[in-house]
Order: sequence, then structure tokens, then C-alpha cells
Amino acid sequence: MNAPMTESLSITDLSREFDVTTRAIRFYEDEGLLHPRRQGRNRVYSNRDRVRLKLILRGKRLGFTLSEIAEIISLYHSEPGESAQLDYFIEKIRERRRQLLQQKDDIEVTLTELDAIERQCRERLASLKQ
Amino acid sequence: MNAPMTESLSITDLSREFDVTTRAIRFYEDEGLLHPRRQGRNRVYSNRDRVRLKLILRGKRLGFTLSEIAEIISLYHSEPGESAQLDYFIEKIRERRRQLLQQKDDIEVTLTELDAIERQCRERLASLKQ
DNA sequence: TCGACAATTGACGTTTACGTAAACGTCAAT
DNA sequence: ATTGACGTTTACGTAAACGTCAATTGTCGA
Repeated sequence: MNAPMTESLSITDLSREFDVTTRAIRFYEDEGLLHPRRQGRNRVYSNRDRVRLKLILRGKRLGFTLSEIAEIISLYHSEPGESAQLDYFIEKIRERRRQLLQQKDDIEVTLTELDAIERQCRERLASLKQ
Repeated sequence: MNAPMTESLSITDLSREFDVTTRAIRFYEDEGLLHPRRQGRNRVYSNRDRVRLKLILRGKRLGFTLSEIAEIISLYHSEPGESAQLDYFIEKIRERRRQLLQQKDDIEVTLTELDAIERQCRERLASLKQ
């Protein structure tokens, strides 16, 4: 039995935990979003890799493309030296924030609309049941 | 202050107002998301069409596929007769709501993370400027 | 040692959401 | 008469994000 001290996960572990195919996980690696270490040919995922995958999937749920997600993750892990680079990063961050706030607004609007529709359905249901 | 409630818009009117290509608008029609009336061969868009396009674009910003958007819009315009259909609709609505709430949560998390990153950038910037 | 099973690497296929011409009609202005 | 803006259809192209299959290679329990 392997000592579970070191958090090492197989590709199927990850695929099961997050309900994605192993093919997708390998694809993310091809696209440079994941860099698991290897034991021979096999991929071994650390907890950091797991967190990165979580970030990827969250980005997907938000409708970002993989390259956008790559950009976002690079923001997380960037250790930028130059001042100009920092300005650029901050601008990127603000862009994302604008996008996310727009989405939040879209969601609010859609939710209230859905509420209205459901209420109408319920009324119609009630009137059918008498 | 009479905003022209012009009931008839051209395809370029729409494309300019919402900053989408005419190609995209025609594509949405091909996919059954829009049904403008015709004057001869030319498409003429009513204000209802305009609202539908707005819904489509909002759906896109939320990361939905066109067929998902079609489903959502069909919820808006459905005149369901049967009780079973109504139950089905309500279930659909709840599904959407779950999805949107998940997205909202994702956004909150990402926003606070972005805040943290920007703060770090600012600190780094400040320390560089001395 | 055998066979089941997991994992790997290509390579090609598929869906979505349009882009990009090509080739043409219409009408107003120059 | 020509140009330009705007419109049309048909058709092929493409980038993204995987799915699917094939061939192969360990790996482990009975």
C-alpha cells in the first residue's frame, strides 16, 4: 500500500471527482493548462494540479475559452517583475472584472424573468386543477 | 424625445445596435432563433425580434449554447396546455436556476480572487516605485 | 503466467458558431 | 453609366473542445 501522505492522484481519480473524461484532462495538458509529473509514462497529479483543474472547470462554467482560462491562471501564478507588466496585469484583471460583473447582471435579470415564468406556470397549473 | 418605436428595422440596424455581424443574425435565423418577416427577399425585424436578439446575446454572455438559448426562449413564449407539460417546464426552469446560481457563486469566488491578485500587484508596484 | 484492466499516444471525426468569399439584385447618388 | 451601400443565397473554411477508435504498453491479482 502506498503511503497516502503525498497527495498523488491518478487521472481517473480526477476524472471521477470532477466528472470529466480522462481525454479532456489530457487535452488540457496538451493546451498547457496542466503539467502533472510522470511516473514512467503515467501521469501523477498533485493537489496543486487538482486545484488547477478546479480553476479550469470553474472558468468553463463561466463560459471562458481555454486560452482565456490559461490567461487567468497565469495571473494567479505570475511573479511579474516589471512595472509595465504589472500595469498590464492590472488592466487584464479589470477587464475580467467588468466581464464578470456584466455576467452577474445578466444572471440577475434572467433569474427574475424565470421567476415570473414559473409563477405564471403555477397559476396556470392551479387553474387547471380545480 | 420621441424615440422612434419603429416597428421595422433592417438587418444592419440590428447589427449596429448590438454590435454583431449580419452573418451572425442570419445564422440565428437558420438555427430557428429568429423569424423576421420579409419584404420581398429582404428581412424586416420588428421590436419583438429585437428583444429576442437581446435575449440571445444575453444567453451567449452567460455561456449558453444556441440550442440552450432556444430552449430558454421557448420557455418565455410557451403557451403550455397540459399539466404534465407544465411540470416539465417548471423542472426546466429550476434546472436553469440552479445553473445560474452556480455561475453566480463562481463569479463571486473569482471576483474576490481577482481582488486579492490586484492588491498584490499594487503592493508590488508600490515597492518598485520607491 | 495469464488475462483483465488501466493508461498511453497518435490520428481522425464531430459539433458549435460563425467567417469568408463568390455571385448576384436594388436603388440612390454622382 | 457607374459607383457604392446594402441586401440576398449558396457554399466552403475554421477554431475550439473535445469524442472515438486503434494499437500498444505496463501492472496486478488469481
